[in-house]
Amino acid sequence: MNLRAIKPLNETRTRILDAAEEQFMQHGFEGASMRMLTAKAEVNLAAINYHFGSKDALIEAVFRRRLDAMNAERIAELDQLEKDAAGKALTPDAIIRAFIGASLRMIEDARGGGRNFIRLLGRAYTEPAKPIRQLIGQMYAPAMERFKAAFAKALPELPKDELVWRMHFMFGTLAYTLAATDTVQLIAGAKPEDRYDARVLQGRLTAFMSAGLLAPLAGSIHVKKAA
Amino acid sequence: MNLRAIKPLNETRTRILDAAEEQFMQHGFEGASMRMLTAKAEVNLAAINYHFGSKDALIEAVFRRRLDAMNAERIAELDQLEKDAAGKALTPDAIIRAFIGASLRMIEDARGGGRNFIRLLGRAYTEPAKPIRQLIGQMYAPAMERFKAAFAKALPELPKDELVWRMHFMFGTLAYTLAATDTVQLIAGAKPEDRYDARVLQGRLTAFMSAGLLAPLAGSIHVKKAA
DNA sequence: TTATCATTCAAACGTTCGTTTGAATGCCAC
DNA sequence: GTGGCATTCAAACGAACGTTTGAATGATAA
Repeated sequence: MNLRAIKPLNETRTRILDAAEEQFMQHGFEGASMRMLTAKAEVNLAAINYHFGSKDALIEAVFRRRLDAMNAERIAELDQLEKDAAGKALTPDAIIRAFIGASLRMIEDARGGGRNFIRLLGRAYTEPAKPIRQLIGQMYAPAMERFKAAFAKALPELPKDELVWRMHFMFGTLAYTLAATDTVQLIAGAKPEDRYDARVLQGRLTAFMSAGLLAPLAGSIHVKKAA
Repeated sequence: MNLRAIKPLNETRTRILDAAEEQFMQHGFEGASMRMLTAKAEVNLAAINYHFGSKDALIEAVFRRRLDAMNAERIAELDQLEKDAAGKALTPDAIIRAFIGASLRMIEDARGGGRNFIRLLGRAYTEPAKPIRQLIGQMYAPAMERFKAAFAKALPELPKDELVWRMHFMFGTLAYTLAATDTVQLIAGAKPEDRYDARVLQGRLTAFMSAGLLAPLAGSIHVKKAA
């Protein structure tokens, strides 16, 4: 019956994933123990190994649950933009918004745990463990290639290797901002209420990133024409 | 005698700190065990507790060895700039270069371990463990306040809270770039040989960050005048 | 009612963790 | 040479780790 299906099906799995998202974010992958995770999820200690096989597999499942969909969302948004543009070039601003939109939408989802995931993701970019890096790298790869092509088309005069660096910088800006929203507070003074307002954040991030992307080429590097 | 002083004085301490810098960077603070650290340093297992007291104290010592000096260097560089300017306003570019210079100089120090430290630092910004965050926060605080004042003076028309956000973004760009230089490779295509060339990196980072800092205010947020 | 099967549970597994201990070592002043 | 002292060493500590086990549980289908 589907009556049974709607309520407790996969309940334990979901509780574990939610707890893992939160605990991994708060304590790191090594710092959050199986006992902490299962206590938070209010399930038996053995449940993780039963449902996922191992702690590493759980980590992978935490990312798979959201990251693939998130990047597919990004690509779909970009596809839609290009369809609407009907062959005309997109503005860098629009491409940037298409990329960060998925992140910001998710960080507004405090109840569903999306916010936890976004912050966890920010941590994972600088994660030392190689399997995690590889996993994330391959989950991002299609979207990154797609956006690289879109930026290249929008900015034909920007050298390719320069574009790659600037995408790198943009991504760093986004990742750090999302990860650090309530961790390291190196610079005091931002209004706390703006912190999770995705609209405000979107405007600020887009302004900063697109200005950086369009920056004149540093003359001292190449003697080529400055844009 | 000073003959004795130059060679083995603090040798064990230094070997431990160097090994810790490298191992913490590669495996994280929890992932690098005392046995790994002491094996890498080729010292006895008990040496860490003897010389530093505990693993946590070692972590703190790793940061203290370089971070305070690094931020002092930043402030000194800014002081010098302002002295040379003799009351005239500094350009945002110059302030940015003063900030990132210390990082880039250190990342060129591959032999001395400075590069390891810089990457470790990039990781630490998103570190979940609270004591580490607090430690880093308080070590950065004076430099951050100093640079905030310098930027505010150079950009009097930029609202203060906007400046704080943009400093946040700039710092994220720098931190992520330094931390991720050989970890997550989300965007393929950058020339590997540029990766550790501080001059090239300085030009690229400064161009990106200063353009972002000077970006026009996002019109949708405030109805104030755009710069 | 009974057999089946996925799931949950308490308990224990062996391993590794950070830390402590007390003896051994080697250098220096006397 | 001898005593003092900082340092190094091998060994062990209890605690916590991820994982495994085999029995208990409870719903489903015959």
